[in-house]
Amino acid sequence: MAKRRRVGNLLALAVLSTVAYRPMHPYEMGQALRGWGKDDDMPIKWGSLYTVVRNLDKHGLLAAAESSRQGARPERTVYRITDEGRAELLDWARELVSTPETEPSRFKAGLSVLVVLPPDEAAELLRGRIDLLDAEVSGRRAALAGHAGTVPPLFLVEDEFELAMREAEASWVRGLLDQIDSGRYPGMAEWRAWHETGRVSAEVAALAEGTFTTAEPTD
Amino acid sequence: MAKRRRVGNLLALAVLSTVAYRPMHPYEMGQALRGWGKDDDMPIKWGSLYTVVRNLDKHGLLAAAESSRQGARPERTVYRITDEGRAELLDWARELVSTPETEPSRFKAGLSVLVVLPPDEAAELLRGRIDLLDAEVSGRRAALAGHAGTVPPLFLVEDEFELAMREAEASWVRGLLDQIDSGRYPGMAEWRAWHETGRVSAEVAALAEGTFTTAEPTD
DNA sequence: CTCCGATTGTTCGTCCACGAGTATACGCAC
DNA sequence: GTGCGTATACTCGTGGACGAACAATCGGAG
Repeated sequence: MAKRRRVGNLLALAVLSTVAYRPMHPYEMGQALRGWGKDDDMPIKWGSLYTVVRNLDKHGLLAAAESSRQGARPERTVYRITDEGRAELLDWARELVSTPETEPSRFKAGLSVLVVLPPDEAAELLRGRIDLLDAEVSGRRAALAGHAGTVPPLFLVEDEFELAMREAEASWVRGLLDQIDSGRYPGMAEWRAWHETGRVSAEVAALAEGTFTTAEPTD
Repeated sequence: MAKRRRVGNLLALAVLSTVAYRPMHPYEMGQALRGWGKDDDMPIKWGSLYTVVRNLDKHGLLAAAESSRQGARPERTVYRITDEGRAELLDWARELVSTPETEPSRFKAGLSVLVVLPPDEAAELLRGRIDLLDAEVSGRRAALAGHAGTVPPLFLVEDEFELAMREAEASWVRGLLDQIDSGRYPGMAEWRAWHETGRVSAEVAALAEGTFTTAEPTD
């Protein structure tokens, strides 16, 4: 599944959705996205925007509608969405909504090397993360509250989601931190010992080497 | 913040962490990562691996330790981590653990164009997503349970996190779906009307156009 | 003993993302 | 009116990610 999109960059989805509303030239699309707030979490990469538009054009998902020139300004090409483009937008939306996919996460990567940090430092850093998360959460919550009433909630549904995920993350990190602080986290002793003596127990060493392939009952 | 890493690809972090354990040649690193299970969520891109290793070498974070050739096989270069590399690993781990950063999410992108789908179809797709999420969650839970006891939990902490996030997502989607199904979701009427008549209310149209800059009380 | 598929190990070429650069026009201060 | 900061609008070059190809060896099956 997850059919190869002719233009894969997610920015293309945003472009399609703005141009679906009415024809625009690329810079205008950027403005629209910005005016929308779509760029709050992900500033618009102008370089990519033009590449993406060109590719959408090449694949027939957009078409040049008009190409005007004002004075000595660079030429502006206005694009409209094609039927194919509209179909792609719908299909893509369906896929994204219906199909979860594991995506790389920086924090996950960090956790996967957490062991290289001594436990006390790790705890300290996690505390810092929680503070930042809390701040972000209340910031987002305030922003959402500010928009509520003004804007139909459907336009903010992604922000609700983001907020929920941040809250969940904060809560999970709190749990982890709690276990570390209280020393209840299983394997704490080994972790600490490794950082104090520089040596790991034989069984962990064995694990690190070779056959980590833990008994998957290969029927 | 988020200092520009000399080698930014997260695969480099994984590479550093394997080579920190003992010197290896690139293919071996890949094997190690795989044997670990780090590739479950993100299959190793061999093309990138060699690029990343070369770049780490170029920037002095790895160094060629030995370059043997067995028979007519292609030359194998064994790399060891340098002090600078070790420092980078630590520093990077610190950053990743301590600093949350909003990352692009496919689902979020999907939500941001949810409005292009008629509400009933959206609900159907969300139901599908929930099923897939539930399946994934129980799969992951089983895998974790299988490893528990065999492997120190610290080695699985990222998987715990992933699991928690998936559960949170499922739960949030359930909430959304509930509101849509019951018609309680605010703006439902407009949403449905738009798809049935093809017209939006004047105020939404006004929002879509221009000054969406919702009254941020500028200081 | 030889054929074939899997495993070991690496290189190469292409595509694409995006930062930085370019160039004009507008508006406001003095 | 003239200087300069800022908005408009686009182009281009570089570097990096990764798919796909390549090449040798190994381990059975017949």
